[in-house]
Amino acid sequence: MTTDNSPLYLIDGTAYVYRAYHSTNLTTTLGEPTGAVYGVANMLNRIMREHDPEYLVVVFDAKGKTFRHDLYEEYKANRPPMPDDLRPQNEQIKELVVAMGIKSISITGVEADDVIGTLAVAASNAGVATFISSSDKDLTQLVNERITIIDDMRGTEMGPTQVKEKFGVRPDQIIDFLALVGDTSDNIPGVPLVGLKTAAKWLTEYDSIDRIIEIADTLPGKTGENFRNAIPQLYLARELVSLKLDVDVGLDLNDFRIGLPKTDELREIYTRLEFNSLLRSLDADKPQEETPLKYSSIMDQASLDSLVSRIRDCGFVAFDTETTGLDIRVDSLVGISLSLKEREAYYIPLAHRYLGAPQQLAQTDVLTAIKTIMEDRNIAKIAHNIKFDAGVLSKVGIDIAGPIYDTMVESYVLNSSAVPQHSLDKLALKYLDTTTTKYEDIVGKGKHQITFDLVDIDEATNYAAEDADIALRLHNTFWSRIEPEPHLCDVFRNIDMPLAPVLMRVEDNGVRLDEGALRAQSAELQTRIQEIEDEIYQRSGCTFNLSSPKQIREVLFDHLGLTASRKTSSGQMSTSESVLKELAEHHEVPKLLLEHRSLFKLKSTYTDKLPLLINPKSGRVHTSFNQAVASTGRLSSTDPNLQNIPIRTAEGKRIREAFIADPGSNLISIDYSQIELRLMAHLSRDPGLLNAFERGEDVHRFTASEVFGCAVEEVTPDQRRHAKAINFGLMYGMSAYGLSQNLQIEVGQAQQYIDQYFTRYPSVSEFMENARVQARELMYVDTIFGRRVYLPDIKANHYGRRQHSERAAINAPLQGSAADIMKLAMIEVDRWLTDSDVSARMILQVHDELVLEAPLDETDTVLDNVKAIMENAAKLAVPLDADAAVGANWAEAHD
DNA sequence: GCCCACCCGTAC
DNA sequence: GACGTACGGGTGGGCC
Repeated sequence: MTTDNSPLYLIDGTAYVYRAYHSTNLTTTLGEPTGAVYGVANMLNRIMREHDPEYLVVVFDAKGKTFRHDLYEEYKANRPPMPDDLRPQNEQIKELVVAMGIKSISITGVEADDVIGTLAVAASNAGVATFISSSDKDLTQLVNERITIIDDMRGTEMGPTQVKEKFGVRPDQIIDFLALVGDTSDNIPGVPLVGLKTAAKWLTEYDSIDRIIEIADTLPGKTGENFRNAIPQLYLARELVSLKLDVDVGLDLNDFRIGLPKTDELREIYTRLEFNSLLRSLDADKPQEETPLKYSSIMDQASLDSLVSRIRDCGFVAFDTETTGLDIRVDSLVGISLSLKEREAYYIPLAHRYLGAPQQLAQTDVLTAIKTIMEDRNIAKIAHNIKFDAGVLSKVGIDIAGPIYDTMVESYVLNSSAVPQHSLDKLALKYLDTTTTKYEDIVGKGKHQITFDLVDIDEATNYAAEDADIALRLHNTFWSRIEPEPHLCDVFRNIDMPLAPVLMRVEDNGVRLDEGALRAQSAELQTRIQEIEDEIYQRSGCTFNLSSPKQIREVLFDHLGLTASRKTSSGQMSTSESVLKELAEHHEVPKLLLEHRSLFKLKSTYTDKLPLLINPKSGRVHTSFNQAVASTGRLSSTDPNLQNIPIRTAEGKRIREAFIADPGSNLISIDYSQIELRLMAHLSRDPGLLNAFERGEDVHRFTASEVFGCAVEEVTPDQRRHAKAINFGLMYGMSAYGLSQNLQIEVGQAQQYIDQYFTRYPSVSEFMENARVQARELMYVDTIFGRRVYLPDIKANHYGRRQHSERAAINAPLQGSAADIMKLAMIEVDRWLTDSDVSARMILQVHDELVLEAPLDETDTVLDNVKAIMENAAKLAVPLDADAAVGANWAEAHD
C-alpha cells in the first residue's frame, strides 16, 4: 500500500483536542482562548520530533449522531456539551493541521475510532506497521503484531503483551471485556458489580462472552445473577464497543504522506494566536537573516554632531538615560543612549569614572547637544517610563518638549491587565521575542552591586543602546496597534500620556513632613505597645511573637481554648480583625491583640517609616506614582505609598497632621463627592439615582429612604449606615453574604435589602448585567473615555476566577471612569498652575482627592479654580461635585 | 543573606 | 467562595 516500508501514524484528533484543552489554559492578550490549539500544536510537534513519521493522519470526530446512537438512544447521553471556550478553537486547529502539512479526516455517521480502526486494519493487512496515538482504551481491540497504541504524553507503547499485562486479556478479547465492564463515559451499562478484575477473570477462564453465556447458570453469587440478567443487553454493548472496520474512507494510504510545513501560514497562525515559543522554534529551523545589531558609543564631538543632525532630520528619537540609581533627586546621570533606527543605537557615556576609563566627551558639550534635541518641539521622543528619564534630564537643565511616546504607557493602554508587568524586559520578551540584558547582569546584585558609573563603557554601551533600540522597536509595535483604535488613541493622547509630565512635577514637588511629630508619635506608640504586650503575656500565661499569626493561633485556639469563626484561604484558623472582634467579647487577650495590631501597624508602616523617606536635599517626601499598575486605570503610589495614609481613627489622624504645608502656605484638599456612585447613575441612567444627585441629596440617606421605605428626614443613622454599605457593596459586586458579614445581619435580611434596592433602582441592575454580558462578548469592559479593561478570566471554568471577573466587570467601568476624570482634571490643573501666575503646587493625588500647597494669599483663588476644573473635567448625566477644605496640615484640610 | 508566599491592615 | 483597586510590614520557610 505504501510505497516504502515506513509505518503509518494515526492520531485520535478529538482526544488530542480535549486533552490539550484541559491541560493548557491560555488566552491571547485580547483574551481569546487558545490553549487547545497550543496544546495540539505541541503534541503534533512532539510526535513529529520523536517519531519523524512519513505517513500520518489526524482523525477527528464528525459533527452529529453516529450509527451507535441509532443502536442505542442513550449512547453518550451524559456527555457534557463542548465548552464554549473550546468551540471557536476547532477551526483554528483544523487550520493549524493543514499548515503543518498534515492530512486530517472526519467522516459523518461514524466516530474517529472507527476511521482509525478501518485504516489501521487495512494498513496492517497490507503489512504496514501502524501506530495509533490515543489514550482511548476502546482502541486496544485493534492491537496486533503490527498495530501498536502509543501515548506520547506518557511515552508508553502498547502491543499485545502490554494489553494482556494491563487488562489481563488478549486484544481480541477486549470487545467482550469492555462489554462486561461497561463504560460510564459512553453511558454503556455493563454488568453490575463486574469490574476490570472479574471481567478479566471470567474471560481468562471461559475465553469469550459467548462461552460464559453457555455456562451462565453455573456462575455463583450476586455477580453470576447480575450476569444472567444482563445477557440481553450484552449483545448491544458488544456491538457498541466494537469498532466499525469497513468505513468508506475513500483515500489511499499514500494520501497520508506528510507534506512540507507551510511556514508562512504557520507563522501567521502563531503570530495571530501569540504562540511566541512556537514562532521561535519555527525561526530556529531556518538560519536567521536578521540584520546584526549596531550598537556603538559616541566618544568624539564629530560623531555627536553627526548624530544630532541625523536625529533632527529624522524627526524622532528613542532614548534612555543611565544613572547611578533610581532616585532622581539623589542619583546622577551617567550616560544617554539614543536610537533612530531599529537595531541601531548609540551610547554617549558622560560620567564613567572607573580606573582606566577612556576619555569621554565633556559633559557640557554633550548636554548642550542633547538639549537641542530634547527641547526641539519638532522631534518626537520615545522612551520607556519617560517620567523617570524626563526627571533625570530636568535635573541637568533639559526640559523635554514635543510629542512624547512612553512604551510603558502604550503597553498599559493596550492592555492594562497584562499578566506580568510592563517592564522593558518583559515587553521585549513578549512582543519582540527578545531576551534583553538585565540591569543586574551588568551591575551585579546584593553587596557586590556597583553603580553604573563604574561599569565598563563597552559593556554599558551594549546594555544602554539595547534599551533605546528596544524602546524604539516596542513603540513601532505598539503604535501600529493603538493608532487604528480611536478610543485607545484618545486615552493615550488625551489622558495617560499628557499625565506623565504632570506626575513628574507632582513627585518632584513632594510633600513636607513634620518629622519631629512623627518621631514623637513613634515613641508614644512604642510605650503603649509595650504596655499592651506585657499585659497580653501576663493574661495568656506565655510570651510569644504578637506579629505572628501562627503563634497567635497557637495561643488563642490551643492554649486559651477559644474558637475561630473563620478560616483563611489556606484553611488555617483566621486571626483577622473580624474574628478577634468576636473573641474580644469573651476574652481580654484578643481585645488587647486588636489594639496592639492597630498601633503596631501605625508605627511600623507610618510613623517609623515616613521619616526615613524624607529626602535630605528637599526635606520633603517624594512618592513615586506608578501609571501602569492598576488594571482599572487608577494610579498607584510607592516609596512611600501616600495613598493609604490613615484617616479613620484618632491615632491615625495624628499621622495626617504630620503632613504639613510650608510656613506661609496652606494645604488645600479637594475631593470628588461620590464620584463612583455618580458614574453608576450616569452609566445606568437610573431615574431614581439620577434624581437623587440632581437634587443634591445625601445619596446614602436617599437610598435608605428608598430601601427602608421612609421619608428622607426620618432616616436613622443606622439606616443610613446600612444604605451606605449597600451602595458601596453593589459597586464592588458584593453578594448578600458579603453584605451580611459587613453589617452583621442575617443573609436573608441582606438579600431583602438588595432585592429592595434593585426594585427601586432597576436600571442599576440592568447596568450590572450589561457589564457582565459585554465582558463575556468582548472580553473587556470600558470606561466612559474608552479605556479598556480586559477580563481574561470572564469565561474561565474555575468558578471563583469567573465570579471575580464578573465583579471586576461591574467595578472597572466605575473605578476606571473616575480615574480617567481625575487624570483629566490633573492635566488641566497642571496647565492652569503653569499658565497662571500662582506659585501653588500640586503635591498629592489619592484617587478622588487632589492635594495642593499654596501660599496663604493664593489659597482662595487656587481652591476656587481647582474645584471648578475638577467639577468640569467631564460632562455627565449628573453634576460632578467636589468638596474642598484648607488647613496647615492634611488632617485639618480634610473636613 | 535573599526571595517569596501568606496573613493582615491601611487607603479609596 | 463570598467586596473592587492598590502597597507594604512581618513571619516563616526554602534556597544559596
